[in-house]
Amino acid sequence: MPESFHRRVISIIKKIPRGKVATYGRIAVLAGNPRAARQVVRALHSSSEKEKLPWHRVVNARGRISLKPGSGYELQKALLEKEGVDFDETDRVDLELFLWDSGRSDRG
DNA sequence: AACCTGACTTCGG
DNA sequence: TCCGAAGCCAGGT
Repeated sequence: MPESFHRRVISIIKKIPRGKVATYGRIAVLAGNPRAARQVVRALHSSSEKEKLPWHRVVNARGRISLKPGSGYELQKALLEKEGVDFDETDRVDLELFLWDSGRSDRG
């Protein structure tokens, strides 16, 4: 039997390389449920701290941080910038540049 | 079980 | 691009 969706999400997020980001929807797809973007959020709340997940590398489909200012927004942005992820003048990330291309090797 | 909520996504204007 | 509405699934009350 396959692992639970939740476990899949945890495993996938832990694989996001430094300096890259992934979207909730992307993670949901990789975990096997394209409609479960919201469940990805639950997984984060459930294990972001205990599993030491790179939660800050997860942004929404528009390449923006979904957290609210004062509620983790600035923290996430700061963590990403420290990894080399650049933000737009409107605090957006260029997904064509920083979206985690799962399946692609670092060589090439 | 019903209702509400959530770090979402897609569609139409 | 921004806004509002609908769709989606699961957990807490």
